[in-house]
Amino acid sequence: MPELPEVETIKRSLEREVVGKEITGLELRRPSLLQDASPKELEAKTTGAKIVRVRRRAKYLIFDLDNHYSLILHLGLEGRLLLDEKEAEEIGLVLHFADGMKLHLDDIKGYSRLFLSPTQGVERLPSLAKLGLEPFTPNYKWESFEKLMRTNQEIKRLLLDQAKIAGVGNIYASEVLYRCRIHPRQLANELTLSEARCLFDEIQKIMEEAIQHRGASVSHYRDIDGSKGEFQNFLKVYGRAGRPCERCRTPIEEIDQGGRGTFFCPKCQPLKEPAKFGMDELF
DNA sequence: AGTATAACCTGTCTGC
DNA sequence: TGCAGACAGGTTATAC
Repeated sequence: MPELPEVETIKRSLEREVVGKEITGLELRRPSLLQDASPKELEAKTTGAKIVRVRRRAKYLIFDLDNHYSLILHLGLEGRLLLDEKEAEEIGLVLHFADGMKLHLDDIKGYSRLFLSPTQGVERLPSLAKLGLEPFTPNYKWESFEKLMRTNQEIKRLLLDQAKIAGVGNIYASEVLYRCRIHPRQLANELTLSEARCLFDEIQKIMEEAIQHRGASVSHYRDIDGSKGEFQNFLKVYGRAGRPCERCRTPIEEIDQGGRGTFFCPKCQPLKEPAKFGMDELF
């Protein structure tokens, strides 16, 4: 469920609420949540440890502990972290802190995943190691981005590929393409330089705006205090099939791309035929 | 190698 | 009203 801005919002709240706290107990209610480690090892490495830092890498949260181990959490499609009992269904995981506070991972669907790793080797976890260009990091460079566009892949699918661009999910992919007036089925190597440049800039811009509004609560997403974000109120196409485009009043359309819904304005975002097709017709 | 589908789950909404 | 089927903000193994 959460994309980069939502995870960043949660990360900032966790920095305020749990950094410095000692973990006194842990309930792993859905053991399948845990990857590459045994529940016993998880308990041994977390109980009695203090959280010294919370970080984010793309859509992953990283809790660094004072025993040189880290917990790495991905919230999947609908996972939420909630402090104390507020709305929490206590499915997944509960962390108990020395001051009596509890942090619940509430994830009915069960797509969340938890990893345990030495802090030193976190970035070598396969899931993290393969992540691509990430907004707000030094590797988010135009020269690298431009190279990513040299492929025959549909641009919307490419934006969702975490190995290429990390942190963009299904909401922001549609929104960014709308901002840049690019059809989601346009092939990446058919984009003009200025279209690609627009994507590069707008990806980071929209995420900045979304973070300022504490994420988009389209359905399930909540901050750790249970509060909704506000950015859903600023979405132009996602979830708006049939409603008029704010720019031209044409009804927003929804199409399927690789099993994911894509929303776009058919008039503002026309599919452009590659130049070579036009040439062929001349002969 | 690089890209497209299927699968993982459960709750909720839609259409017949 | 009831129920079958589709769909959900993600990632991954598997199949071309």
